[in-house]
Amino acid sequence: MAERSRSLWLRTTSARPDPPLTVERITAAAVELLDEDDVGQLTMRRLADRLGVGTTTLYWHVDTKEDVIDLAVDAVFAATPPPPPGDDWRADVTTLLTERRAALLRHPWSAVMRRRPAVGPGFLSWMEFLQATLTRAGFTSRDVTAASWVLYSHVQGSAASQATLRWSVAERREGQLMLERHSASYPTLAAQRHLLDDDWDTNFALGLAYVLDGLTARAAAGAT
Amino acid sequence: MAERSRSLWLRTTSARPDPPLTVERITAAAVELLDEDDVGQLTMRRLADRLGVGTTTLYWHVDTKEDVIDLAVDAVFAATPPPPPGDDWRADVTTLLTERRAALLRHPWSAVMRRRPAVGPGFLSWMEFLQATLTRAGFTSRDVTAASWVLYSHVQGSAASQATLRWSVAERREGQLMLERHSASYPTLAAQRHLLDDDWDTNFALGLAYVLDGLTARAAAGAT
DNA sequence: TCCAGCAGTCGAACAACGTTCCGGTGCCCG
DNA sequence: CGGGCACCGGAACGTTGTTCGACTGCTGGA
Repeated sequence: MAERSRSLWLRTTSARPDPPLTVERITAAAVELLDEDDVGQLTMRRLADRLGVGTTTLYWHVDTKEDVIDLAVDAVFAATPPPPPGDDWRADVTTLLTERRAALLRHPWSAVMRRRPAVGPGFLSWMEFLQATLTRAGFTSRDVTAASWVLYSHVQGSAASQATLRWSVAERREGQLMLERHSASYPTLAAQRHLLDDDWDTNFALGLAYVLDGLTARAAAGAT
Repeated sequence: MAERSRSLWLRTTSARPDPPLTVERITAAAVELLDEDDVGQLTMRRLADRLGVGTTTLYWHVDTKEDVIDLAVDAVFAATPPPPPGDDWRADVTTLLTERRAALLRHPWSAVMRRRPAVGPGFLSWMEFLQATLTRAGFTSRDVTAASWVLYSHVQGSAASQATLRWSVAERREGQLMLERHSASYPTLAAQRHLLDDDWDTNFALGLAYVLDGLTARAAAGAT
């Protein structure tokens, strides 16, 4: 439709007016749409409109809406490719996790949408780099697996908690009030008054430090 | 309707035939229904049918379907109340996390449904016990917060990964084949061949050990 | 004794969603 | 030139969450 307004000679240069609809374009549009309203108001119709395409056309390239979500989630993984490995495994893991966290905070929905395995190429290459780094550092196979999962849960969970708790300031304030009203039941939580509104950057850094410290200590003490 | 078939005298004994519909009964039925098919085929109509009630009656007790999910998720928290504190903080934390994990594996959907803050009384009392234990152990307020979040992410994430990867054996086998076919791109993952089908019990125990070890070491080395 | 009012219930309906059916294009290759 | 194929899309179906307004039976005050 925007195409039709361009002058004819300009149009004749390429037989296809637009690049044909591909899975990549669908994925990109889905990410765009999910970024706009975090509520997850992703709709097949809205997605098609955004692409200037009929709704049912999507189903030629994609089997189901779940596929679109899986693609979008994996695209966020792929958006931050693993950095080149250095000589310090601890630094490598830290930057890998930090960049992953930044990507998750840029696309908060991808931290929450986790109902499916989501073992796409993006996730796999990310995991590959993580496990390769740990393996190169000399850890046992058992330690590598366990450590990679706890590290994965840490980034993912941290970003998810931060994202869900950030939503709706009104609800958060209400929750804080409710917490202080029931301070008899939750003395510790009410005392430190930082459960709902917290410094997530240092929370993340400290948690990461615990895991890495414990991992090295346990590996030094003797393998499993 | 089943009520109408009972003989009249039996009916007259109590004015109210059934205990009236309460939020508690709705919550219990929702948990039941979610336990049956993990897909999350929870429907307001199905829920009402299960309770022998018209569909729209639910909306007198509950504002929206999200409320029902929040209630169900929090009910799983409340189902495993915090054990009485002992003298070993490490053992306390371990049993708290282990029982939480068992509950999550009993109700796999509650590990996956995490789109909302879910700061209900069940979650709060669980968190309260965790942070109280860590505080009693002498950790800094900063360490308590960071540690409780990383521990929370660990249980939650471990159970979620285990649950999502357990679904659909066919898909998992396909994934394993795909992994080995692309072994050039993911040498480490393909080599240890345990990414998709793993021993989650020891993964969980090891990860927990890393965190607790690192936490104690860092606290001993001097507060933040 | 009556009757207003309220807690609780529900049938019918609405809008939106994911998805399928089937009919269309236009291009390529024989 | 003409059949087939990759690709597109309008219309429709069944299901979902939710709302509207009407109905019931109880309770308490006049």
